[in-house]
Amino acid sequence: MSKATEKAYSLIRENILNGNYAPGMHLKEGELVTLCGVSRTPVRDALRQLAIDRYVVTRRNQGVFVSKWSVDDIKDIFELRSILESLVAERAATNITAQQLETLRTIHSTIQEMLDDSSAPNIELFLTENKQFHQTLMDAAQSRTLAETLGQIVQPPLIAQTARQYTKQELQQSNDHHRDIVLALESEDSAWAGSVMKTHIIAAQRTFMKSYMATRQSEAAE
Amino acid sequence: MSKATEKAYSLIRENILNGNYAPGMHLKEGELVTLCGVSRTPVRDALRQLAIDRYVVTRRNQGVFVSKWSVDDIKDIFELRSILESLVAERAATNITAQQLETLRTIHSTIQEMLDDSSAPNIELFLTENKQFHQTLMDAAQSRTLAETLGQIVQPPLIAQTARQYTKQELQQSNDHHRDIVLALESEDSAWAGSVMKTHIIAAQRTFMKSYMATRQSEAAE
DNA sequence: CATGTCTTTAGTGTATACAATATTGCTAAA
DNA sequence: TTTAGCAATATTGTATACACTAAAGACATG
Repeated sequence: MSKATEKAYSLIRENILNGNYAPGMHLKEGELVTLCGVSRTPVRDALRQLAIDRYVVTRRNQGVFVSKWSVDDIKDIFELRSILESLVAERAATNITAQQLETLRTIHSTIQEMLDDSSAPNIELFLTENKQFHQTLMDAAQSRTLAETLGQIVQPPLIAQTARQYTKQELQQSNDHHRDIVLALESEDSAWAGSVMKTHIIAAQRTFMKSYMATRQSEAAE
Repeated sequence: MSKATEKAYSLIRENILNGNYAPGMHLKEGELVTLCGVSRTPVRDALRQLAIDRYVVTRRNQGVFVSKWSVDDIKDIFELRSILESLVAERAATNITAQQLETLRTIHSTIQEMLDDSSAPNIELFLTENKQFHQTLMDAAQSRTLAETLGQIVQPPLIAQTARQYTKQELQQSNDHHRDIVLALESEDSAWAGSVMKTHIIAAQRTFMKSYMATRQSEAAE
């Protein structure tokens, strides 16, 4: 993406993520132009990219609208994610390098120290390191198709805006899974790695659903 | 997509599929404008869409290039496809309607009659009906995410430009799998349906690879 | 002759004017 | 009062001119 397009993309994305642009809302190109300070062309390019990344949907001659996600959609996404991330773990088990394994161990330690040290967990640190953990596995899996496919499933707003309500216990559970995954990879045991990863994603789903339903509940009560 | 964009999209896509635009080739917007008879804006929109559908890749400030596919890429695609299409079949087994089942039976019969009647099989008919078969299963599976994900994996040029070299025997084998899938769905047996589908896709992969490697061989010899 | 820099130029990135289309609100008739 | 049709307006779709970037070639210098 070029400069102006990138600027528009991140600004619009930001507004969707922080709830400023609610699901279903009609995003008009003219307004986005004044918001972003660029012309319609890069705004339109940005909207196309946001459509690819599932932040918005496009309707011909009507413009773009912020995506809505049903509970069924979310279940589907997590089901697919569990399958594909397991596949990633399985492939990583046979391909991973010593250096990549070391990276994973470091990430695990970093998160663990954060959990041990502070009473109030550092969620931002967790999100960054967690992302890096899964990215390293993706690299080890050596599949462009798998990477692109997973990228389009995981990226959407759903995941990004969440996880900020994790309890310390849930973060600890997540990091325990990471440790198990490292053990499985060290043993070059595909089945083990895949299985742990499946558990990992299903646990993430339960945590997500809990806070997500609570959020929807409180929104409905307003 | 709007009219002009659609026109540009299909024209460019056509040229990629029939080999007129070779893998790696630089597609210049100016040339495409004269080819399609529309302005740069819809041409650019079409190129974005072609990038989404994996026909081309975009490099910043350099333009778009026709996608290249390595043998490893193709293997990955088929592996993912086998997993996802199996999932589709499993879900269809629990959700499919009587009407959708009837549609599948009709498609199977149509292909079977074609195979029995003619000595030279009608590949175009097969492609159309086969696509409809998988689409009906997708509908029955009732998962938007799964549909979109599979759509982006299956659609690319690879599949489209192939299958035209299938032997009659291979077409018969494919249709036999369709019959088995219908039986599994009638029994509402998810595991069976998923398993047959996996077999079906793996068989398709072997057929594809055979003709694909032969094509590459003859190209290299030129 | 090789190499590094400058100039040229082809091509993408951006802005904006114009055209087509869809929505909205008003008016008139049943 | 309701509804059908029409007009006005807002918004997206398309074309094109201009700006910026990067690749290609000429030239000078080592």
